Amino acid sequence: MHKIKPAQTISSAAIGRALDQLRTVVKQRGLKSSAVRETVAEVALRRPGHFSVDDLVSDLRSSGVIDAHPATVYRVLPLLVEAGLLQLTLISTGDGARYERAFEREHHDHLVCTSCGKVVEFCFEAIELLQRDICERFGFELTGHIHELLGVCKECRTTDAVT
Amino acid sequence: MHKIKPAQTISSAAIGRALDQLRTVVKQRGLKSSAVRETVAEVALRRPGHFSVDDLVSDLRSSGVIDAHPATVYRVLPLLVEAGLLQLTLISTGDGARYERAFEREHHDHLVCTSCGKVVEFCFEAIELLQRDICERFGFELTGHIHELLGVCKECRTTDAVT
DNA sequence: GTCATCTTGCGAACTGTTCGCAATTCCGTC
DNA sequence: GACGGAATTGCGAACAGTTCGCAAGATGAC
Ligand SMILES: [Mn+2]
Ligand SMILES: [Mn+2]
Ligand SMILES: [Zn+2]
Ligand SMILES: [Zn+2]
Repeated sequence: MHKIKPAQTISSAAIGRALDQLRTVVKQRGLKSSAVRETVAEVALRRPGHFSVDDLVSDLRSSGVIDAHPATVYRVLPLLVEAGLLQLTLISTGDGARYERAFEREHHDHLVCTSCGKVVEFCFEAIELLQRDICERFGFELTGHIHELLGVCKECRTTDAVT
Repeated sequence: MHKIKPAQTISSAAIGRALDQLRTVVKQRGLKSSAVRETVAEVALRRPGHFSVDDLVSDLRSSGVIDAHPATVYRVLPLLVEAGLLQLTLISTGDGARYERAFEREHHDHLVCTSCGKVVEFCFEAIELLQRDICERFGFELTGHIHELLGVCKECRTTDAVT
C-alpha cells in the first residue's frame, strides 16, 4: 500500500503526448479535430487535483484563450476520459461529477473525511488483485471500479471531541 | 469471499423489530411518531432488491395504504438509513439514489455489468480488513465505504461477440 | 382540550446535465 | 483557394432528481 504523491504540474512535452493520444481517438472515431476540444484538454490536464465541470469552465474563461460553453465542455469530457487523459472520480460530494488527470499518473483510490472533506489518495495493489479475483469468480471481465473509503480524519476527531 | 444470498422477504416479526429500532431513533431525536413514516418503513423493508425513490413511491401508492408525496419519502429515507433499516447504495446508474434493506441482512458490495445492468452481491472479508488497515495507516476512523466493481458479464461478452 | 411542535402535501425552486437547432468550423476534393 | 458535406459549437430550453417554503394536519405533554 502506498500514498500517492500529489499530482504535479504536467510538462509541456506530456501535454503534447496527451494531445496525440486524443487525436488518435478522434481519428478512430471518425471525428474532426478542433481547437476548442484541444484547449479544453490542455487546460484540464494542467489543472491540479480534483475538479468539477464548473471549475474547468471557469478556468477556461479566465485563461482568456477560449470561452467555452458548459454544454461544450460536457460534450468534450467523455472523449477526454475515453482517450485516457482524464478520469471520472466520484468523491461522493453529492454535487456533480469530479474529474482529475489520469494521463501519466498512477491509478489510485480515495479516502475521504466526511467531516472536513480532506481527500487522501492511495493505491493498494493487494486490493486491486482481489478485485480481479472476485470478478473472475463471477465470470465478469473487470473494466473499472469505484472504491472510496469514508471516514473521519485525526484532526476532525480531536476538534469534534473539544466541541 | 462469498456470494450473498438474495434478499428474501422479511418476516413480520423482523418488521416489528425494525419499527422498534426506528422508534428508538425517533425518540432519541426528539421527533414524534407518525403513521406515514412507519408505513414508508414497512413498505421499503418488504421490497426486495435495490430500489429507487420513485419505485418506493409507486409501491406506496399501489399498496393502497397511503399515497405519500415524493417530498415526504425523501424526508423519511435518511431517517430510515440512520435507524439502520435501509442502506444507500450507489449502483452507478447515473440516475438517482438506490436503496436496499440493511436491517438483518449481511453487509455486501456490488459487481455490476455495465452492459446489461446485472448486479451481483458479494462480501469479501479480506478486503474489508484491508480497508480498515488503510484508514488506520492514514489516521482516519473508517465509517463506511463505497465499493463497486464494474465489468461485463459472461452472457454479455458472448452476445456482444456475435453482434 | 389546549398548545406548541412535528409532520405532511403541494408546488415552486434548484442544480447538474442533456438536447435541439442554427451558425460555424473543419477538411477532403475539385 | 473555393466548394460542400459532416462534425463542432454556442445558446437557451428542457430534463430529472432532489430540496425548500409554507400552510394545513397530526401528535403528545400538560
Ligand atoms: Mn485522485
Ligand atoms: Mn445490494
Ligand atoms: Zn477531516
Ligand atoms: Zn451483462
